[in-house]
Amino acid sequence: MPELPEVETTRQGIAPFVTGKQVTGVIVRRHQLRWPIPADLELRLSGQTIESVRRRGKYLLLGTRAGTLLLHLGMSGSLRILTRTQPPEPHDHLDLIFGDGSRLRLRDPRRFGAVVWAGTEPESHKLLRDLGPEPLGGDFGGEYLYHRSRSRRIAVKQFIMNSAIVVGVGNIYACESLHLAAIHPARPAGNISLERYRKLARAIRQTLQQAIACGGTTLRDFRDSGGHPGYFQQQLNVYGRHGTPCPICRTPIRRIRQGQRSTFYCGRCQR
DNA sequence: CCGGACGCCTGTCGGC
DNA sequence: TGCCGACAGGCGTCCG
Repeated sequence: MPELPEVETTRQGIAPFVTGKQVTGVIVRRHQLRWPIPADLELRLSGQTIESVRRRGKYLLLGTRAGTLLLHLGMSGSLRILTRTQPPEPHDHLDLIFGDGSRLRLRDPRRFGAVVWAGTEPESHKLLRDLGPEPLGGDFGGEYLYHRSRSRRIAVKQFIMNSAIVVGVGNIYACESLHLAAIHPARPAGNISLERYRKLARAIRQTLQQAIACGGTTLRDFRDSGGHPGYFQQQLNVYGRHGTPCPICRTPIRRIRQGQRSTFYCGRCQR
């Protein structure tokens, strides 16, 4: 589930139910996610009020006076708000219990997600410190990508998926953005002109924004017990469409491997 | 510094 | 029907 749009949708979805709530209890059913959930989590959070729900890249930040809790959803994580008792299912690893009896519940079958205590200056935490700019923020753009890519021989797709360059561009949106910008995914990042990086930056912003705008459906999902696949499937032009005609030129979409990930692209449109 | 590979996990799907 | 391998939306870490 979690690409940037889905994390942002999750943030927007839980914020009204979590902001201003006092944490009165923590239940950890499975300590070992990507890293162990801190053993003293309940000690740190109990009695604290959630003052803010922010996002940095694909990390969610629950801010309290005592410090900030980082949540990462990995490949398969999701959060839901419970307003009445619901028995936990096998992959429901963590509940934060609030003073009004509601709960925030983390589910993550593959356990690539993470729950980390970041202290009172989360931006200087190791996991956040070296992250690149937000793609929807003012520090990101064609000039920035051009500047950072000089003398880099790495493929442009892997370049834009590097969170030290720009956060939040996962496999799906990397493929989609490169198609929209008509850039071949294997092209060395350092060989791309400023003009084309301007186009790519616009494409990245556009695909992410459009997906966030569609996120309303997911917002309903994670509060129901449902949890079905996703809103974005309909509007993908290349991702997962190996063998089907390119929507621009009708040439069959190709699939290659880049750094152990699948890449989908049009060999005619993207050069 | 850079780039490539690895490993952490479970669930699903297609082919035989 | 059942089994098996391939593959899946991420990313920190290690190694050359």
